[in-house]
Amino acid sequence: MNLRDEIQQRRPFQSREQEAFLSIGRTWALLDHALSEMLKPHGVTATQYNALRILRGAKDVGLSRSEITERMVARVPDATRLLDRLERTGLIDRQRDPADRRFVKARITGQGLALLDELDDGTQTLHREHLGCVSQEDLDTLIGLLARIREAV
Amino acid sequence: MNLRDEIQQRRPFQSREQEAFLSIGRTWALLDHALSEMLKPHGVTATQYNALRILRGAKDVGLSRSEITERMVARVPDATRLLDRLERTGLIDRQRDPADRRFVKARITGQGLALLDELDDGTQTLHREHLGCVSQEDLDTLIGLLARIREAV
DNA sequence: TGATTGTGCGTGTTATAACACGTAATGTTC
DNA sequence: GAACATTACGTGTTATAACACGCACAATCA
Repeated sequence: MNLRDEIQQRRPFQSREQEAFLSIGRTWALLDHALSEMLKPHGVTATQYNALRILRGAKDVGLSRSEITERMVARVPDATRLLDRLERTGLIDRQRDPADRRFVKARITGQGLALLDELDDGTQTLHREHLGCVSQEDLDTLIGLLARIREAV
Repeated sequence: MNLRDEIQQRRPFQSREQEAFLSIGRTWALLDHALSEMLKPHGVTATQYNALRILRGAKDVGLSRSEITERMVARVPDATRLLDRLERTGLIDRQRDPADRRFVKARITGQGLALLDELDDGTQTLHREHLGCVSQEDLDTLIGLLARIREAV
């Protein structure tokens, strides 16, 4: 089933570029939705999950608000309140950096780490479910092509 | 620059599947943001633009709310109010289907068509800017791989 | 050291997303 | 043909996204 049939569009795409553009969007919408559904019973959104994983990578050192936003998959213009929510649910804690009081360092809590551990299986299963049909070589090809697109700008 | 460096993650990805998953998300975030920025001066969002293009494809016949949602790139749980906004700005009009009064047929207006005409150049330029670095063969490969992923579920 | 610029974060506000529920029209079954 | 189910849309509400603005702290320079 190609994308044209899938979205029931009568006229063919204007170009392969356009078809690729929409293909990426539609594919991500599917994957993102599947991830959100998997996370929902655990009470976190895909954005929150992304931030938590970033903070797990930073260990005890913690990261500032701006460092986190730079590493997020999608642009987050309101990271302050995203971190507010994570702090309110006890998954992270925050503390002014004594060395430079402009920064607020966020660190993942034990509870946050426990949640991520609990979710790691589900995530891996999700990745396999959706991407398992693509060989490792093809995955490399896909990853490479997408990287080239991101560089293009 | 690979994705690992880009999001400054210390530890390598757990799997190629994970890297591909995140690559798709990050690439779409970039493309979607570029599209939104292009559209902003014209007063429409990417979602609204998507709906307008679907309605242009349907010509004078029009489409019902549910038919539109089925064809959207991303899932839209609140199409009623999306169409409200398009109607309020005069880009579409709506009318109860006399044959089956449960349906409300939306049709693109002359003003809506004019806006799309105005935007077609910008869209094409955008596609070329971001995807022009990829050969037609590679675009086919990319399109095919993404289609396989969408079928997988 | 006082003024100026830059950096990082928080807040106020509006618009949209997401979900649950309600209502109207049509189909179906006995 | 009356009750029930189904389909399609609308509405109420909460949460989040997006943007603009402002404040606190730090660095720089006169």
